[in-house]
Parts: sequence; structure tokens; C-alpha cells
Amino acid sequence: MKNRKTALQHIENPPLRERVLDVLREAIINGDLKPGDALRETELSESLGVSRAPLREALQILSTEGLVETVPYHGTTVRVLTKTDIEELYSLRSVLETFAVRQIIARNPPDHVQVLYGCFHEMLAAAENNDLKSVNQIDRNFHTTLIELSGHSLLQTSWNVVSMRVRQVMALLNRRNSNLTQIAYNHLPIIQAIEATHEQEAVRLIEKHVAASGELIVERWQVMDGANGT
Amino acid sequence: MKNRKTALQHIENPPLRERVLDVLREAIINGDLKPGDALRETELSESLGVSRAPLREALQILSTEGLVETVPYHGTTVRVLTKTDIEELYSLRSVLETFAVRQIIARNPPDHVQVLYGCFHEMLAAAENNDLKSVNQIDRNFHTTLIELSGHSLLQTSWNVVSMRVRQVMALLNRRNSNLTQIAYNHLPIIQAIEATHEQEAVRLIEKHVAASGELIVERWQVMDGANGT
DNA sequence: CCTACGTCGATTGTCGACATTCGACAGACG
DNA sequence: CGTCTGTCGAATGTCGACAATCGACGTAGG
Repeated sequence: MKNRKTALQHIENPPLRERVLDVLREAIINGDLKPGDALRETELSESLGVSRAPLREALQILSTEGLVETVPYHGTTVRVLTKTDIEELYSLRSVLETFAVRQIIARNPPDHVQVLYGCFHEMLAAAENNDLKSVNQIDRNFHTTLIELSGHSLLQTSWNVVSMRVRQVMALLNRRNSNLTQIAYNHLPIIQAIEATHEQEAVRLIEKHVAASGELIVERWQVMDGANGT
Repeated sequence: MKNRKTALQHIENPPLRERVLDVLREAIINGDLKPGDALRETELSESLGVSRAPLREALQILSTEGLVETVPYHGTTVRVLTKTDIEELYSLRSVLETFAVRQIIARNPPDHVQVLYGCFHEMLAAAENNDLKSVNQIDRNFHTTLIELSGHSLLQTSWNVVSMRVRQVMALLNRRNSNLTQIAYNHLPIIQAIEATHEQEAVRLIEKHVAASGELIVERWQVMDGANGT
């Protein structure tokens, strides 16, 4: 029985709370649950077919992740995003990704750039097929990979929170009619700068990349938010 | 009844889970609960005099905060800190504080430096009284104030996690026999650089300040960890 | 008609009991 | 004697029911 070659897939048995958590997170991130929506415990637990206990635990986690807002004795709602929230989101994202890039260059590990090039080529292929959904997914994957390659687990934890909120924002305003191939090629110089271990250049490019993305979002947000504010 | 002048204190009525959370957090941060200690639900709920439901919710939150580690069906333990954890902790802390300082200088709001000077003078007074406990508390307060003054609520959220772990580490190796007055004066140039809006200088000083603090901790950690590792 | 109070309903908070999981020990088998 | 298997116990996971809380509505009083 020892050292069996055929690596059988490990069977997971996650507690209910994990399943519930994933379902709710996806729903929020995909925009099925929109900001401001009330998450009533009784209602949700019935429609999910679980009791309130694991549901509440899932909501707790979502709350600390910042995807929902819980007011004691008053319930839980999907977090409403303001313009300030988005600005903060992208500015912190820039800080974290910048740090990741610096770490990658400092550790300069072997064949890590290859993984990034792999992402790039995938993205390019998807872009040429005009496959918006895939491009978005690979784009996320690229940035998450950047964080992972830093080898900094605490950074990764912080990133998860930021990353999920970015996904939520993106889902609420899916970038249509953009030049996908252009988006893909935007990532190339970043990879090259990392490969060449040009820290300053890489940092500059990442900051520009994230800032551009953020400004695009904030711009569209203004339109969506409509006529509130001065 | 309207516009009553005497500002009566608002009476809080936090759910049990909040109380439990605070108690456990304090216990971990203060070192009453040491890394590796098992947090058995039945045991804890009885000694705290609450049922397992609010206790579990508190543990969930501590888990996402990274203070404890929960393995499904196996229980919760106080997170064990490795040397790598501490290095990561202080490197991320440096990134976040640096960002905060840049934000403060960029927004350059009125009389914010005064608050920092206030912290400094308090710390100096405590240091001259050789009051280690107060110095530590004011030191924490100084850095938290720095984050708050950035006006970046998302940064504040991320900071909380880092901050609590730093407290935990500090409690496990309380810095004895240090020159308290020296510690206090270390903060002065940072405030001055912020006041003069010298961004580069301020960033440099903060990085140095945090790095020095981190190295001191890691050094002592080596000793405590004893004879494990090569 | 307006204000202030009391009541109601809906929702969250808390509890104790039961079900499930998993490691560890002990015993049977080769 | 070593290995495998079955059982047991202690812990977590889940559930349904009850209690506490708070806003909103309706009503009595001025």
C-alpha cells in the first residue's frame, strides 16, 4: 500500500460552512447578489437547505473579508461600494502588487518568469478569440500569480481580500468593448522588467498598470452612481 | 429632549460573540494563551460561561485574523509563529506604514502633525518614568495613529491584522533592558520629516525604524526557538 | 393635527442536544 | 512478532427551538 504510484485524487470533506461560504462569495463576486441586498438568515438557510448555524459562520467570514456588512441585531447586507472605496481598493492593490514585484526580483528564483510568460500567452490566445470571459480570468490569474511568486504568505492573505473585492467591482461593470489584445500586451513589459531584474522599471510599470485600470473603473463608476453627490 | 448639551455616553450592547472575541484576542495578544495551545470549544465555553455558538463565531473571526489556526474536525490552536512569519510580518508592516506616510504627506491635512507630536511627548514622559508598559502602549498608539491619519479605511483594516500579530510577538518577548528614552526619540525625526513633507526622507526613516524593530525581534526569536532548524 | 407612548412583528442572538468525524487504542489474524 | 482491522472516545459540526433586540406601525392624549 505504500508508495502507490497512481496518485488517487484526495477526497475532500469540507464542513458545510465552507460550501456555503464559497456559494455566497461567488454570488457576491459575480454580482448575483448586488450591493445593498439583504441577506436574511432564515431565508438564505432555507433556500440553501442548511441550518442557520453554518450559514451564520459563513456570513461572519464574509464580514471580516469586507464583502458584506453586519450590523448587530439588524442583519447583514452586501457591502455598498462608494467611489472612495474603489479608490482605496486600487491604491492598496497597487501597494501590494508593487511589494510583490520587489520581492520576486529580490529573491530572483529560477523559471518563475516562465510561469508569467505562460499567463501572457494564454491571455493573448484568448484575446485573439475575442473571449472576454477567459481574458478576465487569466488577467486575475496573472496578478494572483504575481503575488504567489513573491513567496510571502502574509501578503497572499492580504491580497485575497483585495482580490475578491476587485472581482466584485469588475463584475458590476464588466469591461465591454475594450481592445482585448491590447490588454494582453499591456502585461508584457512588466514581465520583461521582472526578467531583467529592473526593479524601478517593474515597479513603475505595475503602478501605471494598476492605476490605469483603477481610473477606468472609477470613471465608469461615476456614470453608474448617477446623480448623487455634488 | 432635542439637542441636549450634556453628551451622555452611548450605552453599548455588543453581542456575546464580541465580548468573547475581545477576551480571547487579549489573551492571545498578551501571551496568556501561548502558541500551540489548544482551544477546546466545550472547555472554553464552560469557563467563559457562554454556549458554544458565540464562542465558535469568535473563533472563526480569530481564524481569519490569523491569530489561531482551525483544522476542520480537529480543533483550533493558537497560531505558532515561525521565524519566517515574523519576517513576513515586519516586511508587510513596513510596506503598509510606508504607504500611510506617503498618504499623509500627499493629503497634508491641518494639525495632524500635532497629534503625532502629542504621542511623542507622552512617550517621552513615560520613558523618563521608566514605565515600560506605557511606552509600549504609546508606541503602538503612535503607529496606529499614523495609519489612521492616512484616512484610508481599507489600509486600516489590513493594518489591524498586522498590528495584532505584532502585539502578540512583542508580548512573547517583552523588550526589557532597552533604553526607553532612546526609543521615544527614535520617533522624532519621522514626525519632523512628515511635517516638512519630505516624502523620501520620511519613507526612508519609517523603513529603517520598522526594519530595526524587526531585526531586534528576529534576533531574540532565534534564541527562544532554541535548537530547531539547521 | 401633531407629538409621544405602547405594542407588534420580523430578525438576529443564544442555547442545549444530537449527529458526524477522526485519531488512537486494543485485539485478531497471518 | 508485525500488520491490519474494528471499536471507542473525545472533539467538532449541525440542527431546531427559544430568548432578546430593535424599527415600525398604530393609537391615545394634548
